[in-house]
Amino acid sequence: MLLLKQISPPFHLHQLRRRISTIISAGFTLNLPKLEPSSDAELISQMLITNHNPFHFMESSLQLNGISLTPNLIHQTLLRLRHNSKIALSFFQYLRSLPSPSTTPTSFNLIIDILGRVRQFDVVRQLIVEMDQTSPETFLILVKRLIAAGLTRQAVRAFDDAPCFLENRRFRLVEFGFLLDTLCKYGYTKMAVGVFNERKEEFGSDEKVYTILIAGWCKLRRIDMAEKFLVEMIESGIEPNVVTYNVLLNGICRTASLHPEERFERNVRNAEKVFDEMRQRGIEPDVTSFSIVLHMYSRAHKAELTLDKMKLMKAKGISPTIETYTSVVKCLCSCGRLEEAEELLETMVESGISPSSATYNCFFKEYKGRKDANGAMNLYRKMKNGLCKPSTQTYNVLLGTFINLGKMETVKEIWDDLKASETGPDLDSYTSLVHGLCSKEKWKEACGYFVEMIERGFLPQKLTFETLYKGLIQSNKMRTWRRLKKKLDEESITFGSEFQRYPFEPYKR
DNA sequence: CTAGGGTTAG
Repeated sequence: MLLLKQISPPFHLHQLRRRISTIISAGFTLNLPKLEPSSDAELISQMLITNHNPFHFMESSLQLNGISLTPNLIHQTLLRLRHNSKIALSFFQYLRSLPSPSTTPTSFNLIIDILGRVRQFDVVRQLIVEMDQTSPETFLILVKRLIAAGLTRQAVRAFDDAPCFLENRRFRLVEFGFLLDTLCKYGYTKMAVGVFNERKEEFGSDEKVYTILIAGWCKLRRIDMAEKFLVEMIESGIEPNVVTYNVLLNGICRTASLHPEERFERNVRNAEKVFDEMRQRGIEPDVTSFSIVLHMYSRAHKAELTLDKMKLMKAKGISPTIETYTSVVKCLCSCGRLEEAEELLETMVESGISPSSATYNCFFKEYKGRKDANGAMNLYRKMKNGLCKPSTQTYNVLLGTFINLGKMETVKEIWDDLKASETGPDLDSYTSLVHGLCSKEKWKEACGYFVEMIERGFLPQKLTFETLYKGLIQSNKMRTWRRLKKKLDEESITFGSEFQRYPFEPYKR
């Protein structure tokens, strides 16, 4: 892979062939294990990226390497190209052009998702019409990407039109629930309720659908509406279950303001009320219920209350999960009680739960607050040495830490690690980096990453754009600005008011 | 994609 990287764009087949045979012979002498499909995919996608789509070489180089394009390998390659929509599409078209086309429904759905992320809906529609590989999932993916792009009306229309493409396989309640859930997750709860009311006769309704809508109102901090829907649900004869109540509980606890002590106490009472109501209906609160409350105590930095509550739940015979422990660890870290947090890590391990990157991120967050570069680097090294795989969020906190400290060399080092990691940079990574570079007045570099993030399908925040724009104009970098402007026109991106509405993707687990 | 909890954020 490294050897392939070194071949720069005007390259020749014999060059590529020589490199590949070097790799193969190196493999023999070093006795490397046989390539797995995933590392083959790594090789292919790397080849595609660094050599700017050498499709005319692909077949011969694949043959040389003894690789055959299995459906799984195609899928893996597309996965690795998911942030490079243009190359991914070229690869996909290449697959279609082969004598025996090797696209599968799975790879088809993946390319639809990749294109949807960069809002290439015209291409998506064209592919759906041209190819006969459309499954119900294809439409659900399209629906999700349309909603993510703020095109909710089109999303509902795509949902309605789907049966025409699916030999009249009708969507049922599950798919309807997905539509509503996606609308809610991206903040379009009102629209979801509208759609629900229009079609509840057709699709029916169950506790899941109501839970989705209640969660939607909670997301908008409309607890009053959430409670109204709970009442409506019970009135229409649908029994809420533990998930429904947990959603409501989370709505109350998550966004609850904790500042003046009275408000915090009022929220605690509200949460207790939900617990009481649950028990009245014969539903026992579960680990999730307790974790939600623990999280609220943790946000309020109530270390003692958090620890007591955890004891209480253990006494009730409910075993904490990794989420529960992480909440408590977060609380201890944010109270500066790092030693106790470390002790809790040991307790976790003893009870058979190994900390995740999310757990360790609490420590990184505290190091960031303390501007403790050594603490952060030590833990980071331990993680790299096999303690636990850092997540994108881990990298993001680290980036923030060293940007704040002005240590741009370390930032570069972490960025390279992040680039090489499995998941790669996300919207937040790019945002931090671009803002960091802007604060150092490295406008051209910032601009480069800004363009890169767009190419990878991340929609920058309006603030990021404005910061960069002001910097470029003030420092008279008109040529860079014009290049950027051209890019934005090409991708038809404008930073109007509508862009403030969906700066983030909903969190996925 | 498949109703819910932990990490992140100028």
